[in-house]
Amino acid sequence: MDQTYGEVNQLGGVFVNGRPLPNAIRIRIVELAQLGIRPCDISRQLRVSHGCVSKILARYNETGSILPGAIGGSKPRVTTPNVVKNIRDYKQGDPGIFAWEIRDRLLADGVCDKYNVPSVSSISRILRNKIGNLSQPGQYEGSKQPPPQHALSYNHMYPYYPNTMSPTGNKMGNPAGHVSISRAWPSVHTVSNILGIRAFMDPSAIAGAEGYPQKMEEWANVNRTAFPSAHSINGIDKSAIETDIKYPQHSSNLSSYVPACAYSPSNQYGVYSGAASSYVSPGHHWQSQGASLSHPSGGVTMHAGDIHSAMGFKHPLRDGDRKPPSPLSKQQHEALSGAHGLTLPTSAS
DNA sequence: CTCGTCACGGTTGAG
DNA sequence: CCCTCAACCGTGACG
Repeated sequence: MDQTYGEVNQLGGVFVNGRPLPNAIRIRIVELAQLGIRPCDISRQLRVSHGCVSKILARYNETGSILPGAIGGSKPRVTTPNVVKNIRDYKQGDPGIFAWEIRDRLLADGVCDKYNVPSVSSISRILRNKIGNLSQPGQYEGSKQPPPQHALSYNHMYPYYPNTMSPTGNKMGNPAGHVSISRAWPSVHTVSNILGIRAFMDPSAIAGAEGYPQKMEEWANVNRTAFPSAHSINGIDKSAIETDIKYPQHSSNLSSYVPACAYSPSNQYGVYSGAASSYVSPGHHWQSQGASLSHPSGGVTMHAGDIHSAMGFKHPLRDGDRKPPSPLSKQQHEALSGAHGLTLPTSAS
């Protein structure tokens, strides 16, 4: 698993089958799209399949988030201990109650909402398996009961403003609770800035883009030591960094990708120069690789943690009656700090 | 040529 | 622990 190397797609871009693209690339896709660049051009520029560009943009338009959905795991359990407890109570209060009645009551009593109410069959199963013996008030009782997942994760949406051009035009649209979007996107006003290597490209981000961090421990350490604030933001913790840190590519893999990124001076998007060669700084720990990266914001280096604040919804969870926001929950946390740097493969024409 | 869609082979992680 | 399985992934091809 750790040894999974990236594959190269038809456009020469590197990807890892089954894994999301790095956030930096996702961000760039959205940025370019907002600048009016056509998806087909974005696809070529970033060497990402047009299907993927289409999908990411569609998702962004739909949800306001660039982040990938939650991969793996099971759906949030609807049969939380609290739900089970309530079902038991209903059953005790009325042994003849039907499962569908229980379901209705769960909704009516606000124990569940329409998104997490158990199905009738689930309730039946609960009645059968967990409440069959009412004399045992049990294992699901109380105190150690975790909070309902949805209450936490569903509301933890991290909107992302690709740049200061927020849809509302209010670039400081986030309340004080969110940490400085301005810090996350320092004076990005010009096209060249936007298209250029971004300020969020910190050394670890570079590693992410060009050779994904070799060891998640290292990545974790970097995050912990260098970006402690990341953890205070939105309660993100270690899990928040796993998505991208596991992106299994190695810096040793660099050379195979860098040439593809060889940047053409004539390219309109080529705003950073000579960076490619510095990526392959030999014998250096990946952390140091980005140090030599030059970018237009004049040495402003953003930390991976900063991307947290850069992630935000265009509209805070405007889902409303849209589908349950589940696809972006914990995964968002995970993805947030995975701001890989991005080497823009600008040799495309 | 562009772009939406989907089968495919893959990874992930809760249960 | 290991397994299962349903979620998601990006690619590549089709229309």
